[in-house]
Amino acid sequence: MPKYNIPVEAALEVIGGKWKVVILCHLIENKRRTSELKRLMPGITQKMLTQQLRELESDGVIKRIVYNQVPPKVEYELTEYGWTLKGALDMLCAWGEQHIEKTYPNKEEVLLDS
Amino acid sequence: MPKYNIPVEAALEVIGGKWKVVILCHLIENKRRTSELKRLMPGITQKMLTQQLRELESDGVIKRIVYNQVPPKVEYELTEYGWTLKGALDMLCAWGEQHIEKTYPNKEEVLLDS
DNA sequence: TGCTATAGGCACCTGGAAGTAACAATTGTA
DNA sequence: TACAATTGTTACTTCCAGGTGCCTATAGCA
Repeated sequence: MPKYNIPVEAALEVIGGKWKVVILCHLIENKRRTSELKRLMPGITQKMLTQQLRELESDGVIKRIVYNQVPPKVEYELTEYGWTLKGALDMLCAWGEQHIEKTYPNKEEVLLDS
Repeated sequence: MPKYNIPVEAALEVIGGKWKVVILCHLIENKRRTSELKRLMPGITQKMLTQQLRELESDGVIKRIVYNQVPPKVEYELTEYGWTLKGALDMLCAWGEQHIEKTYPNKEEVLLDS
């Protein structure tokens, strides 16, 4: 049984860490295959991706869909509960965008894909 | 010069880590003295508190107000720029609250202060 | 026969985030 | 004289999130 001093800690327990917010932002745009996520997040390793996806799944915010075919195909998408995070995630993304613009006026220099 | 694959990473660079979101949530409610923050966050150490406050300050989201008196008095409050985070932080806090209610129906068991 | 693509498991290791503990500085006060 | 209160610094240490590398299974194809 966890103990929180302030409710927001419960949110951080679910979406905290280096990768989960990024994963969820990608899943807001679209459901994604494992290999897609890896491509979208060049810095993540297979192990971390799997691990973070497992944790998000066991927290009930994403769902894993396995297609029985070879080579394997697995898709991840937000659950209904996961969609309740959309508001917070969207605002975080928007803030990140304008923070880049404010901090680096020519943002091409810091945005890798785009 | 940092490199981001997705804009939200810029937000995580500012409010990521174990403590910053919690600190900011407390500063949304009120400006706070150092000792108040320590009391509100029983788990944090003096060193981590100072360190996180310094980083938030150099990112321009909080401001440090020193009163020339002994013993020292220092207050921290959000800057105008820091207030642009309010939307995202509020939604995160709200999500945390309802996540606790959903996960632990009698939330008294997991909420320490309140 | 060997290579590809896909998703993932597992053992081990490391870097840096976070924690610990001691110290400084100043003034009032018991 | 010694301690309290407040904020902060510094050196040292610990620990685990995250990284590395190697392994599995399966079917198709050159």
